[in-house]
Amino acid sequence: MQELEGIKSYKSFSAGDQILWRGDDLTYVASVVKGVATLSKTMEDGRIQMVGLLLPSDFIGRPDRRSIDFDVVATSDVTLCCFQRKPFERLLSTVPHVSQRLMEIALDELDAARDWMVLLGRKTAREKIATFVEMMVRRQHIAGLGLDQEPLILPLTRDEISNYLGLTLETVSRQLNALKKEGVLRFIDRRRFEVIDVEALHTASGDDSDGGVLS
Amino acid sequence: MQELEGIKSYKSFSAGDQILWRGDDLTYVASVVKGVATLSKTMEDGRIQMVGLLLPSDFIGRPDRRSIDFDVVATSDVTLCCFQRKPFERLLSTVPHVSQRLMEIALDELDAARDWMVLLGRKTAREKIATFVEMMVRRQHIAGLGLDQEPLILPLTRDEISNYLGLTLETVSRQLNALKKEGVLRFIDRRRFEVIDVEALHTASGDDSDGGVLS
DNA sequence: CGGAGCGTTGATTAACTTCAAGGGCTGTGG
DNA sequence: CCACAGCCCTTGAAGTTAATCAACGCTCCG
Repeated sequence: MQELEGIKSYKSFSAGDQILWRGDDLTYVASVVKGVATLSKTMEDGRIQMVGLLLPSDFIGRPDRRSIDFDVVATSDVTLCCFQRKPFERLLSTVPHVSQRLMEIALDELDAARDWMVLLGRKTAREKIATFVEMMVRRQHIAGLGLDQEPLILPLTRDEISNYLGLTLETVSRQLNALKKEGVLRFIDRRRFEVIDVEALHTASGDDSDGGVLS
Repeated sequence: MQELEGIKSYKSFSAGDQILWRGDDLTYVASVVKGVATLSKTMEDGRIQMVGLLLPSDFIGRPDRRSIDFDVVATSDVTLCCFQRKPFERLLSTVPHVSQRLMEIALDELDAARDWMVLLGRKTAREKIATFVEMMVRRQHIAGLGLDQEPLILPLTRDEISNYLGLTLETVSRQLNALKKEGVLRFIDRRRFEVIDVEALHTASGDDSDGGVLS
């Protein structure tokens, strides 16, 4: 692991910058240090579907793959910790533990993608929003954010959220406001919020039939 | 590779049999020899989303994972070529080439899952159906089927297709019949069909803005 | 003949999108 | 300091797509 130290460097991107274009050669692999980036696919007529969201600690890149088939865009100011591809692959072939870890990451992503398929294919707008908010809460708690009364963050605009959830931005806005009116969420401003009723949020996510109340 | 020969065995399942249950311990990894199996997730209230379709040559199982988070069901009579987990993992750690190949498989699945996310999140019912039919054509051509005037097969019922595409079975039926009425497809019976107008099918899939006519 | 399993078709409804207008920050320049 | 522009968000009304509800048809099989 310490060998990685020698070949790493940092790259920064401003909010809105495109980090990688679909089809780009992947000359480095990287991990997100700060900020939020999105993976998305655009259809020829302009319809967009986000296929991944990169928060700090997430990984970009794949061994033995020349290019990627989606765009990577910095949604906020982003700092990446980059490793040149060549030395990284050398490391990969000499230290078996690394390739095992990468396999785990790929399989985790696959599981996440399949859960998202259920959301996209079968959940209602309300369930999609609630699931998304729950995911934001979970990820930020893991990162040690939003603990005491500190507000949580929506790292995406309504428009970006709509592209993640397969909705329109108007529907996203309406559903977020519905959760607000019902007293499930409280908004400090457009991006910052708190969860008032954790259980109602979970029930709304559709991931549980009975609200999760077991004895 | 020849080492694998020593630890392999075959298992058969009848149409409708459940091959693996969500949460099952994975005591073996396997590859589909014959038949069709589905990977699917069921929500507590019964909504179903298929997250994968296994045709001959496809692989089940993942190294270093105890269990899976979806059901695997045989949709037709299925024969699997199975490898006991333990010896397989031993092989995996001694022959580096194998783990590399598994990584590739996982990354291919991830790419496929992301393409499916676009379909589920952004495509219309007509586009979903056309994309699905195109995929069936492609996969069967690769397998050497449906070449001269031999008909292609829909390996799933309308209901199963609807669960793959995030639609209802009625919508699947209507859209397939629409493509039939338009002269894009011809049906020999409920399962067997031919593509009359390949280009119209591709246009309907939404994967190309202008019908793919280049020069 | 009768039933089960699958598929089709029609009528109605519900959910979400689309279209349209306006509101509220935030930063900038007069 | 205020006016204004730009961006994002909200809200309402109308329009569409696909879901739902319901009935019926076909085919295989006992």
